[in-house]
Amino acid sequence: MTPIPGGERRRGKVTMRDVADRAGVGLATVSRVINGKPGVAAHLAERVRDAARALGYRHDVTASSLRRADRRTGTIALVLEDVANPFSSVLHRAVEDAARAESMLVLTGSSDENPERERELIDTFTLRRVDGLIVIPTGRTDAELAAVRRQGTHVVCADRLVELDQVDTVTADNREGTRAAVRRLLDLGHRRVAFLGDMASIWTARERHAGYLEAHAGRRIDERLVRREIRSADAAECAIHELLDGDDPPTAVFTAQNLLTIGAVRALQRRGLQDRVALIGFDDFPLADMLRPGISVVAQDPAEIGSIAARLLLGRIAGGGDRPARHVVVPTTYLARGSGEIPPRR
Amino acid sequence: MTPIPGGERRRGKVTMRDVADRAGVGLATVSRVINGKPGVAAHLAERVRDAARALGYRHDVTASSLRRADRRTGTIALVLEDVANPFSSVLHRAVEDAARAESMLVLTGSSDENPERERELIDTFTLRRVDGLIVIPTGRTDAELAAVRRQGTHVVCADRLVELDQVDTVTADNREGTRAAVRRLLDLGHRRVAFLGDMASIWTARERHAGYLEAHAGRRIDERLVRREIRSADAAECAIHELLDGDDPPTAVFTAQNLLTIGAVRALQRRGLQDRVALIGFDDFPLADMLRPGISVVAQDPAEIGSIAARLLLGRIAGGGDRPARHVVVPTTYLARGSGEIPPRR
DNA sequence: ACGTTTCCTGGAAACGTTTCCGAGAATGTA
DNA sequence: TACATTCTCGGAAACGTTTCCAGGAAACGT
Repeated sequence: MTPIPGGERRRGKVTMRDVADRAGVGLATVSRVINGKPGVAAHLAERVRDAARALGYRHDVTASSLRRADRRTGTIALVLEDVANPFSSVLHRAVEDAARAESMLVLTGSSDENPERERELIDTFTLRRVDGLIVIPTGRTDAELAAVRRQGTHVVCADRLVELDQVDTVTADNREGTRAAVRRLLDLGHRRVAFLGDMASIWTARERHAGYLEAHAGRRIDERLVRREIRSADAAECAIHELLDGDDPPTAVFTAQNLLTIGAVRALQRRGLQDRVALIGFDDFPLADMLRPGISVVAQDPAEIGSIAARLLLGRIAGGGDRPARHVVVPTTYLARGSGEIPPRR
Repeated sequence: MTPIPGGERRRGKVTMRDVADRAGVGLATVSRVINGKPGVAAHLAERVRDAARALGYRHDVTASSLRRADRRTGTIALVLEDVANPFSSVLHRAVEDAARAESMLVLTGSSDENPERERELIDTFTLRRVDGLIVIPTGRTDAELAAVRRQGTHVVCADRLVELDQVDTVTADNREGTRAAVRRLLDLGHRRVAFLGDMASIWTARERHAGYLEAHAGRRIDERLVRREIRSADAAECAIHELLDGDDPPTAVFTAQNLLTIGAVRALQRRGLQDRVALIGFDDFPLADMLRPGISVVAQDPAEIGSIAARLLLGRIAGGGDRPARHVVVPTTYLARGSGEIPPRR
């Protein structure tokens, strides 16, 4: 129950008016000094700064953005799938760095791949009058995104393609990355390459599947080897067991997502087949190089994606918001670690 | 004078005044309806809601918090070490969930373990008038945190102990978790247990080291086995090599942090000693169970830490901000996976 | 019937800034 | 010296809300 010592007198209540009075100048002058605007005599500026320091003045960014002509709040928002998942959080970090460089702050939220939740987040963020929005869209919110754009807030989509006016998109080269990797397996002599994929509602999942098909150009694909709509490591593990238990099992597996790769590794290890069945995963994950064998992956560059998305957004905020939409594709890299180099068993 | 409000489609410019005019009521009434305050006739409320919908009115939270009596912005800030590291991002997610439950938003920033950067973030956040602050403190910012508290913003520290008036802290049980784990190694018969630790400026690093010492109660410790101030996986890898190259090398290793554990695993694997030298790490990491042998760890619960920190903060924001500081300790769990169960070589 | 209380309502005054504008002072030009 | 121009500065009007307050209508008690 002890009162806070010192400064309690007027808790964080010292305003520009107070500074002006103490410095013996007008309110407008204080504003100019604080904002570093030119056209105020050096000795006055000094007096103002002294007064501000003496009083412990703290500029109120909230109030300031209210009146400010451009209404900018110096905040951008980031709608991720889940701030805790590695892809999202690395992207987040890249965005933070780019934003900091222009002294902008970042608000974040996790949509959990749920369109309803994504809508809710977008709504909350725009109510706060953020200057811009970077979204990993669930894919069912095009209308909302268009509305946001129309309302004046800048939007950039990351990781997944969206085709909207004045909405930039930056994605990885999902299709080509997958095509090249599956092609490698075929070139190695594999004839039965299984595919494990995520929900087809997700753009990246569809692209990767398309890459798988393209790699087979001409050849027949046994549909029983293609498993989509798999949502977890456990489900992937089951799927692998089923595939291997079937007759004419695959000699190689392509897993189109992080967690699915891990499920596949687990299944193969359990059966002691990790050195017999080839495996390539999409998206790198920590420690992939330390498993036996090392897991070969098609690595994307989430930091690069985030960084480009941020730059596009900040560009729009700073300057032309009405430039046409741009679509940037970030290449993927194949990392050969062993599991993808296993030849077909003969 | 004013043009008819129906025709103008000004971009995001429709204000409460417009709604009031269209509904034919006063400004105050609109405010009451929007904020769901009681004491407005049902038919008027309906008219207001209709008008708002027709005009596409969007409530301006920024302006609203300016005048609002409690000056609350509905935002809390989170200063992490790095939003991209797993510990931070899992904690972040827990905070987000707790915040969302009270419809609060979360601003985040990464300090990179740099006090200057932490100060900068704290400063920026308080300028935005956030309602509260959760910080993983670098350990050199007590003065700033106290100042923030004095200025009226609520503060909770996570992961690392801080002793300040009215600042709650929630940490893992670093010392006891480490003590018990090292004790296990000793009980297994190990007599030379090495310790790899992070920068001693970090509270958790000091605590874990203290736990290591406590476990040895009575026994002599060979100081050459204790390596502190190690900051990266690479450095840890080097340290392990040096230890093993020395005469009288350790038969077991305790790594007091995530990255150091990974470095140690790498070093042991490279020498083919992963089944001869015991290893226990502090803090779990993904895939630890899939390595050969599985890596035993002292697991902390970052989600629980974040969740408790958020609840403490939200509690202070909602109610008594002047309750005395509370210090919550979250227990750790030992996960036996093999590497910690290797007996000393005889 | 009359005074009191209670309820609704809308005008106006904040909130802490930025920006507009006009008044002097200072400088430049003829 | 006179006049136009530029430069500084402060008062006052926004910004979009919430809250205070006072007035009128309706409900109540006697």
